[in-house]
Amino acid sequence: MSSVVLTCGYSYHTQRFHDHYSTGLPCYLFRLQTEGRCEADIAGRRVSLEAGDLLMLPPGTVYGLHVGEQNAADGSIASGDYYLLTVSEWLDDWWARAGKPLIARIDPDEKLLGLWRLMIAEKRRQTDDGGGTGSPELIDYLLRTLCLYLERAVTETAAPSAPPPFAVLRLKRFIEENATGRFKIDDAARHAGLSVSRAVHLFKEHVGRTMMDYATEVRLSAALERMKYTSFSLHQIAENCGFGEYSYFHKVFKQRYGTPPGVFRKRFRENESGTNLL
DNA sequence: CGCTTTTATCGCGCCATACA
DNA sequence: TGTATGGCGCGATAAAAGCG
Repeated sequence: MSSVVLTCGYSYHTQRFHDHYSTGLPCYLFRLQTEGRCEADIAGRRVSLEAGDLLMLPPGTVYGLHVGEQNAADGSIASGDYYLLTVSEWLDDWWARAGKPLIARIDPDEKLLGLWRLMIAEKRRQTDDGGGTGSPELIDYLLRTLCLYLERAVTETAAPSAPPPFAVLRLKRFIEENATGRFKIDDAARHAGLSVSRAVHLFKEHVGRTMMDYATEVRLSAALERMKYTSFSLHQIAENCGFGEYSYFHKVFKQRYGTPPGVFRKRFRENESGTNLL
């Protein structure tokens, strides 16, 4: 196992703070701004960081951090961030695999932050207990997971031209996770911190379809899998895929695919390849 | 101008019912 | 018992109006 997480944690500054690697970083640095704002010098360029801004810097990068040089409108200083310094052979490969941006704007969602906190907790076990209970193997896997998760967050957010607001990404994710359960527009909007009308409007504007339409697609794809590969009745499938009732599932299925669900299932079982049935 | 509230329309989801 | 389909009330949606 060749990953070494040198240090990681969450820091929050309310006073001026400076950090500098004028001869270049000795390791990889990941830093996600979650609150407030600050400024950074990256390879000689000054950038302003606010919530959602992610730094991914390889060893050797000349780097400096400045908190409090540009205060908020009311003169207060606040900056919160998750950070991680590490060296790893796997990371070298990962970094070389495809061009990684040094700085990117991502949605700092709870799952990502949870992953980061997990890493922090595991690292603390390792150092506090004198290397006792912390598992280097677990840290190694957590590091890989975190990197891949960050990579996905970056590509998902890097939309052409105008990236959708975080709130829209949250709505989308909420729908993907909850469409097969009891799902209400109101819940999704609340989860994203928006009013229902605002959520509906923003979603349509950036995704190009209504939230319910998107949820229906998620439900239908889940239902198709169950119809193909399980023996659940269509009633059961309708229920556990988020269609409240079979009649509604039937209506949507037939409208979308032109054939009732039972007929589709029969055809699929007769022709196991299952291709071009719809 | 960005956002919320209001309002009118539309479609989801529940019920009834038929059929095999 | 499992599947197919129609009717209908209320929630979801979009457009308009209101508001700081």
